[in-house]
Amino acid sequence: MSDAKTTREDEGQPGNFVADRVRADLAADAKQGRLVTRFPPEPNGYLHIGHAKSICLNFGLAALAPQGQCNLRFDDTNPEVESPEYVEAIRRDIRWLGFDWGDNEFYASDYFQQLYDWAEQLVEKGLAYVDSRSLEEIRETRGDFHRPGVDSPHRDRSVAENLDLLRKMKAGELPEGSAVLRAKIDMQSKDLKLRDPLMYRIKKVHHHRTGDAWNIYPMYDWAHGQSDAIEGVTYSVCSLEFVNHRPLYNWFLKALEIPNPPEQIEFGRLNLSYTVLSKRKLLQLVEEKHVAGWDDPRMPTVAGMRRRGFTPESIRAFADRIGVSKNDGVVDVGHLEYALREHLNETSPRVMGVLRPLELVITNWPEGKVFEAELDNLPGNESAGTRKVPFGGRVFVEQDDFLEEAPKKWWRLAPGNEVRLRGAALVTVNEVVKDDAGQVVQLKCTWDPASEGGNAADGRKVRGTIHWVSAEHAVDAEVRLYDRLFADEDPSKDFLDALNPDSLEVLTGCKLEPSVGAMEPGTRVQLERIGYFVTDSEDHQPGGPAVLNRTITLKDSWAKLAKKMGVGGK
RNA sequence: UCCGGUGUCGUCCAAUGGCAGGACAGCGGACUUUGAAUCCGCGAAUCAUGGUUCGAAUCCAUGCGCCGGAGCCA
Repeated sequence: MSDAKTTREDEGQPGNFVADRVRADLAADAKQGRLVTRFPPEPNGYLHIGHAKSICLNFGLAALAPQGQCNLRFDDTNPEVESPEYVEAIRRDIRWLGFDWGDNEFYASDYFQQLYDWAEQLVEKGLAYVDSRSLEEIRETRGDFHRPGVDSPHRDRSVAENLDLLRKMKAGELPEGSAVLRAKIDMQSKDLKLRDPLMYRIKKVHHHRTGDAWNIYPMYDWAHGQSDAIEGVTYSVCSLEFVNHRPLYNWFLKALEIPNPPEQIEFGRLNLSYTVLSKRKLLQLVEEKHVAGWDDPRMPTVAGMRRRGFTPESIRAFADRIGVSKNDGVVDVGHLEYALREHLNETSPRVMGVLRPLELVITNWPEGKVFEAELDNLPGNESAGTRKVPFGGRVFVEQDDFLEEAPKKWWRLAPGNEVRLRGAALVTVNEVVKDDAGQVVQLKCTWDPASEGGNAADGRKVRGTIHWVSAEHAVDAEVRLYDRLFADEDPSKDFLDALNPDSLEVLTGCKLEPSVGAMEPGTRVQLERIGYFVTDSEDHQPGGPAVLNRTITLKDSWAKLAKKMGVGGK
């Protein structure tokens, strides 16, 4: 809530080269007052953080003017790999991210007839022809980076013959693979995309929206720009790998004499360290069960991040902050984590929970006494109020918060070390109880009866403050500790080998503050001194089993210090 | 090797011929009933070479690096 942040958000207009261009066009009224963008997913996989960047960009651009509009268009031109399940998931994820496309939901398949009519037009103009050769022959005669292509023997078929053949393709009278429709451009072009690109291929495949109406389906290049044109899109924003397609994009629009054609603008798609963002790889992780599904909390999918406990705000802030450019860089995942912690810190109520319990008994605690500690729900934000947490003479503390031999600068539990149990009492360990194996199983302490609430009556300073949960009142929980899915900063090559073997640790018998047991699924909290958690959307039930997912740890400067000093402990 | 894109602190993004700036990360300190947050401070970059210019990250030339392109995928 600092002024600095407020200022940043007020300035919040996207400052990037695409927005600059849109603003310039707006100022010059270069687009007849129109401002239309679109987000065009293919429904063949779940949306991921890279898509989120694109969504933020496209909806953000549309928000640059009151008349701005961002369409959701499903690019469903390849029915073999697409399905309604993905359509649903995509809609859900965009909505969750906080964007609204209103009535502007479209499908490339809605335009199949228009596309086909246009194709016949191009044939009639002598700008397209049916090539009746095999895939192999077409590939071989396309040439390569060094050799020009060779004209197809069918390149100069008559308009009548082409039309007849195209209609036969459409009618399903020709077998798959026997013919394609090609744009007649230039087999000698240095730009391979312009060497008579394919417009239609025969696929006798059921489409999830058009059923069996079509035996031919348009290729991306033939469908995309024309779909943009039909929708009146002004800026067709796509990622860098499509730069090579722009001449073709423009060629089709020109050949069809589309007035005020859409304009393709490319930007660098997101790459994130310790993450893979390729649909193929994500699909493989799901299908081979390296993760539990598309919404596994370790996945960089929007669904996974949601289940992990991310907030839409943090994802949007991340997208704003990394900016948009034509550089093909790799954003350190630390940027994302920072945005996450930043928002969670402002919004997640604090509760206490002990992941690996160690019993602590206060030997001089009055028999039967229960003290109600009053703690801030959101320190620094009084409007969030306080809560009462019961404290008895027997509590659980974190095993990591006790060290029998305290290193330098260790302010937590150790024999003879006075420590504050947050909001409750000052205690000192007198006796360490071990089992036969030598494991510490209990700490016997005394407390300063004048320290109720956690402050010493004489004002002496106690540096260490630790969290606790009353044994008598604790709620048992399962806690899933998620970590990065990949151990390598760049997992792109052998990504399966790069999987982090410790990306999930499931803890049972964790002890939580009683209030957590009543929480609804999908509730975010901070477990003080540990990290941010969310009650699992599938497995947590209020009053039933408590299941928490760790969203992200708190920053841990002790761990850093300890590492530097070469000592153990948390 | 051909075509296209792109080179600015460790990372991401600005600077649109006029003081190279911000964020993240790092480091140091203050504060702290979360070793969190917050606050203060520090270090850190124009791919190279030549040219134009009073002045170049920016314009020109040459070279180099990285990314993409030869699917009936999107």
